[in-house]
Amino acid sequence: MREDMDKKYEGIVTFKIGQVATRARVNKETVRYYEKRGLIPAPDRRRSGYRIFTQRHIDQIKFIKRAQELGFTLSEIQELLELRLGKDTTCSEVKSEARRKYQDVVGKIKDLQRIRDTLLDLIDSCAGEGSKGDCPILGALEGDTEAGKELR
Amino acid sequence: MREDMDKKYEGIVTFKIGQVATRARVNKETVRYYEKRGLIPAPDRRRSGYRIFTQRHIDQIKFIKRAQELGFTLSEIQELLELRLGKDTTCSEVKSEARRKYQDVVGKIKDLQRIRDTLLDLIDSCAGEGSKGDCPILGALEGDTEAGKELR
DNA sequence: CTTGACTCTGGGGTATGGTACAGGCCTTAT
DNA sequence: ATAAGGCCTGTACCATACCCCAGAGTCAAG
Repeated sequence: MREDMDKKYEGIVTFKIGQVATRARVNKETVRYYEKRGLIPAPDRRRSGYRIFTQRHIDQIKFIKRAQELGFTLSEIQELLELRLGKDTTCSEVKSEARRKYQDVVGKIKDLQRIRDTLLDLIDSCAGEGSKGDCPILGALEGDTEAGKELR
Repeated sequence: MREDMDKKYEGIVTFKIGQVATRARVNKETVRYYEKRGLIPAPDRRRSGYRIFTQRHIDQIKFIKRAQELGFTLSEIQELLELRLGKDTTCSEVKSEARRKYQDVVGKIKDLQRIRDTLLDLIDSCAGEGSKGDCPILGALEGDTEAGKELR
């Protein structure tokens, strides 16, 4: 029995929502939620109404999840994903938006580097032996050392 | 009229909740919320019930806000701040926890750098032709990234 | 051609991280 | 001494980002 989308998707690997959810390690509801929010392109449907997903959808969901871990909200991620030249967006609009995002990201990197360096100092200063009372990491977190300064 | 805490706090600068909120650029309710969550040490109280804060509290709230912007949840921040509170924690346990956080941060930096580089490419390439309707940012976390590691 | 696993929609609920009162007490400047 | 303004507790509400369920339809293996 032929479906409407047979021609369009012949020779292409497609997925149902459950497969997408498994592969992207999210809940099925999350996939529908992202579609409703416009975070992933609305998939085509079979006659039955079943959604037809491609690898592209899976990759995009994985990108979204990682970007979230990096401190972006779904709205910010949406803006990141929409950064491309469309029919009615001009080059300069995209460019200035991209520059704003760039500065944003540079700031995040700097803050993370400071935290990373602090953690490294703490790790290096600790032999990893003995009781908690002697642990220099704990001392630093309590605010007594140079290394701890950044964490406060 | 002398308060209970006069001796303990004589000669050191203390703050009331409104001053703390202003200095840390948060809402007063947020300060109380952090106290309830155990993210800041419960301040001493005057007889009247007024909380007595120190600079330490302000610095810790600022740290919390910054760490949040970098994608740490309050629970994760709590873990970082409370390494010292576990009675049965040994030094090496603390150290390995710090190492785990370090790896986490290093991974985040790498992924953010990829996003940054992609944005820079986008800005630079904007002088020429647009990007064929595809989303350019999507490739940012593909391949040998922290986000992709779980798959292999 | 059945049957069990899957999908659909719509509506409601949850967890996190706050924010906003209400009603009452405390402080401090005049 | 009094009034404005700050602080107290408790409760309720908010936005974001999901998560679950009911009831109905769909798919595919045997």
